[in-house]
Amino acid sequence: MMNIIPSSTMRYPDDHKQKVRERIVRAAARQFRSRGGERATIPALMRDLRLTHGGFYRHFDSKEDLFAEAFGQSLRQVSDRLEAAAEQAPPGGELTAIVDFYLSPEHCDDVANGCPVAALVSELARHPGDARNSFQTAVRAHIRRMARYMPGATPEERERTGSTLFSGMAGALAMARAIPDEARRRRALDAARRFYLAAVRG
Amino acid sequence: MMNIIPSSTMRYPDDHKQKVRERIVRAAARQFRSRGGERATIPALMRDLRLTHGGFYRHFDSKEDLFAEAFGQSLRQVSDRLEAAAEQAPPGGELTAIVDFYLSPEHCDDVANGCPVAALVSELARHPGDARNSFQTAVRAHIRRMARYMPGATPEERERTGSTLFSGMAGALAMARAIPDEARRRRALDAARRFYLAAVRG
DNA sequence: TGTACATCAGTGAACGCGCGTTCACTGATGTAC
DNA sequence: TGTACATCAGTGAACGCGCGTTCACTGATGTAC
Repeated sequence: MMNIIPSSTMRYPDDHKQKVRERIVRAAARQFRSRGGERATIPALMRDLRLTHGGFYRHFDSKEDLFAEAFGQSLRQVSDRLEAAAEQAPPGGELTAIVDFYLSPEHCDDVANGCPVAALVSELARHPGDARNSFQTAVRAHIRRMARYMPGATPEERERTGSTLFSGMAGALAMARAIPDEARRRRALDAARRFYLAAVRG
Repeated sequence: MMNIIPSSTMRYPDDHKQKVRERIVRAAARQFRSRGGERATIPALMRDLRLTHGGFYRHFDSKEDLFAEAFGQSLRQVSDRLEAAAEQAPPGGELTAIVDFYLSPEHCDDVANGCPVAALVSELARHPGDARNSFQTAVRAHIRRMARYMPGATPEERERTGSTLFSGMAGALAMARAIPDEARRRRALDAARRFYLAAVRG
C-alpha cells in the first residue's frame, strides 16, 4: 500500500527489467550503426536477444525512442574511449591521440562499435524534432568533454573547434568506409589524419 | 532489317524513352537526397512523374542502379556549380568561393538539390559493391575537377587535400542539418567555413 | 493499297515479403483478508 | 493457513501497410509482302 518501491511484486529479480532494457539498448546501438536506422528492425533485434518482438513495447514507446537512446549511449562510449586515449597520451600529445584514434583503421573497420555520428550523420536530419533534440544533447555533451583537449583561448572557441573537428572527422570516416579498395581507404584515412592534425595545431 | 537505329519503329518520338529516363533520374536524385535511400520509393517517384510504377523497369534493372546513377548525376551538378562559383571569383579567391558556397546557408537549407555526399555519406558504405564502385568513380571525377583550385605542389597532393576537404565539409553540412536550432546551425556552418579556409590556406 | 504481324513504353493487378505496433493471453509471484 | 485477486515481463498471432519486382496486357505505330 505504502509501497514506494513496488518492484518486489514482480516475478523476476528486482533489476531484471532494467537489465533487459540495457541489453536492448546495447544491441540496438550496434544494429543501428551497422545497418542504419531503417534496416535495423525491432523483430531482428529482439530475436538476437532471444526475446519476442511483442515485449519490446514494455521497454520503449517506439523504435524512434530506442534510436535516440542508442545514439546517446554509443556516443558516450566513444567519448569515453577517446578520453581514455587522450589520458594515456604523453603530455601535449592528447589531441594527436584523439585524432589518431578516431581516424584509425580499427575505428574505420568497426562500424558497429564506432562513432554513431560517422555511422549515421546523414540520416540524423531526417529524424523527428524530439529525436534531433536528443542527438544534439548527446553531441554537445561529447564536445564539452573533448573541449579541454582542443586549442583555443576560450571555452567557446575550444568547443567550436571541437565541433568542426568532429563533424569533419565523421565525414572523413564515413566517406572512407564507402571506398571499396582497401589501400585507397587507408590512404584517405591517413590524409585526413594529417590534415586535421595540421589544421588543429596550426 | 539493316536497321542500326530501330527507334523509328516506336510509337513515341525517337527521344521519348531517353527523356523519360532522364526525368526519372532527376526526380530520383532529389528524392534520394531529401528522403534517403530507403524512404525514397519507386512507386512514389513514378507517381510524382505521373507514371505507374510498373514502367520503371523498362528504364532500370533495379532501384539500386537508379540510386547509383542519381548519385552520380547529383554530384556532377554540384561540381558544376562549385566550378562556376570558382570561375566567377576574383583571381586567388577560387578556393574561398568554393568553401563559402559549399558551407552556405543556402546549400544547407536545400538538401534536395545539394551535395549527395552530404545527404547520403553514412549510408554509402551499406550499398553493394557495384554501387560503391560507381560512387567512387563519381567522387573521384569531382575531386579531379576541384583539384586545380586546391593548394599543393603536385596533382596528387591537391587531390588528397580536395578529398579530405570535401569529406570534411560534407560531414559539417550533414551535422549542421541535424541541429534543430537555426541560430546554432548557422554558427556551426560559419565555424566550419572559417576552419576549412584557415586549414587550406595555412 | 491492304492486311497480318512485330515492336515496346506504359499500365495496373498481383506476388512475396517484412515492417512497426497492438493486444489478448500466460504464468510466476506477491498481496489482501 | 488458505484462497481470491492483482501485477506485469514476456509471448505470439494479428493488423494495416507499403515495399521492390514481375507479368499479362494495351494500344499506337511501323514493317513485310
